[in-house]
Amino acid sequence: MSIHSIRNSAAADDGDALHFCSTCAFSSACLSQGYDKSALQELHVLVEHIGPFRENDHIFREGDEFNAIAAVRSGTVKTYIVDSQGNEQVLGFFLPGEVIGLNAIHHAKYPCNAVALDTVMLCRFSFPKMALLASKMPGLQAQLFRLLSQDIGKAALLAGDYSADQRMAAFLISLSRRYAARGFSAKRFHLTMSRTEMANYLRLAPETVSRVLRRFQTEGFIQVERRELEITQVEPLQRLAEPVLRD
Amino acid sequence: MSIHSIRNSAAADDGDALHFCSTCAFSSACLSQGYDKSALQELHVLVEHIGPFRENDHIFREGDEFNAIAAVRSGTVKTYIVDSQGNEQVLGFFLPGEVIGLNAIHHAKYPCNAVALDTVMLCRFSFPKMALLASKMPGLQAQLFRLLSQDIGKAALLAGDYSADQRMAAFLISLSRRYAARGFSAKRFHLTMSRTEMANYLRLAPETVSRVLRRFQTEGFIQVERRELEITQVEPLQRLAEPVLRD
DNA sequence: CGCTTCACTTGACTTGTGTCAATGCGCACA
DNA sequence: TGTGCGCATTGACACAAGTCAAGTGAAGCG
Repeated sequence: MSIHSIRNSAAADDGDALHFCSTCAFSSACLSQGYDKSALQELHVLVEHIGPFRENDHIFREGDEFNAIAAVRSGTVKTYIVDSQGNEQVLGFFLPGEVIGLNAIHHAKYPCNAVALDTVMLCRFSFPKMALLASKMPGLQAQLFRLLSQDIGKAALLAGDYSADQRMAAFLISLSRRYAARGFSAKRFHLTMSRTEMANYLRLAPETVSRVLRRFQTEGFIQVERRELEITQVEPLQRLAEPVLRD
Repeated sequence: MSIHSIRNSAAADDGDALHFCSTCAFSSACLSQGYDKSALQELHVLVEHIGPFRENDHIFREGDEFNAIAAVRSGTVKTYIVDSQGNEQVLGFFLPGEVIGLNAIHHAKYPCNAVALDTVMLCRFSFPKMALLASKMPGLQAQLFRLLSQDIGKAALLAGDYSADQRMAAFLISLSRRYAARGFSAKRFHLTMSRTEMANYLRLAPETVSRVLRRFQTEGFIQVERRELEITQVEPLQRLAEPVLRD
């Protein structure tokens, strides 16, 4: 199953569509901007609820023809590329409410792979239809511009020459905030990715990730048991993360 | 002088506007997409030629209200942020034909500083007007989406955990290609930034930049004399750069 | 229930790159 | 034509993080 082969699991209950979509970035943006009902319904015409994707199912692959962006409804999506030596490079983790596929517009092909880390449900938005609709709805166009612009700055976490501690802290704080923004606990959450995937994303060796997490624990910042994580002292982590996140 | 205080140095010669703008990304895109003359003229209403900016003149500063994007007509623009410890972090160098300010849409404020490295001329595009026009011109909207999407992937050069040699090679190859795309020589060009600025951009120490350039020269890849650079062997540089640029 | 597997952890060692310090060198200015 | 300034170079050394290798432990399976 891919983003191309649509299985609209919510086809029968259009009434629910609005409800589900309140978890989608676009729909909520539109709702919050007070559109009239007809405009909202137009938007819903091009939304398709797809999934579930199971762990390790690919949502799209590098080189696939671009036709849609998608908002994560539930679960975690990892995007990555494979370099010429066959090494995986993790580009990002996408939590509920976040949008994948934005970097594919330019070349009209997905420039990376996207894979489900757990059970994933998506809202699929046909991009051609969406662009057409955006012409008629200035608010939607503006929201799309904002989303794209936002992602340009996102690479900061990877970019700077930060220490392993700073990277790790920034990653944890970022996850915490993003979960909190979606109504999940900011203090306790499940790490949906392996240590190796975290390391790969943060451009560190898995061993370093292991050591840093251990040190954070002995210093009392966090409590970590396999993939269950609790942040016990936000402040020192925030101090470490501050140069990376720049808030 | 800033991007806000417009000094339209081409106000008198509207006939020339078209000519100058053929060096702008948008205008050339529109031209190449075969728009009718009225659409083109609409676009030119919101273009303002501003400059010249002199070396070290700021074009905008972090926190300035966002109101326009700009295409570089001539010269080089450096964007950078200053972290809490006062260290400068170079985000990018923008050569003729490239667009600055795209990352400001999201927060409606410029998230970084932009400064001229030499004498710089710009095409300024009022973003509100441009967004409005994009609603009427699907091609322009699409071009804007593409530009934004393209920039999302650009951070790759900074992101991965590449060696100093790979970074340096990728930087030189990138400059070479970008100059070539604008009709300048791909083999010989002037480095408009200092070693320190290059180092800062590549997340290396200035000393490392110096050493790598020296090694490239003794190995016969390049000939470098202060800021004048000649690429004498592209292939080995391209091999080094390949994992970074992923072409 | 024991075996296998695989992710993770931990320790010992290596290394690329940063840091520090000294020197060189071109350029602006008096 | 000096003189000083700032950028660039070069060398010596330090250290953060990578690599290599061994060990642990939970989950899955026959």
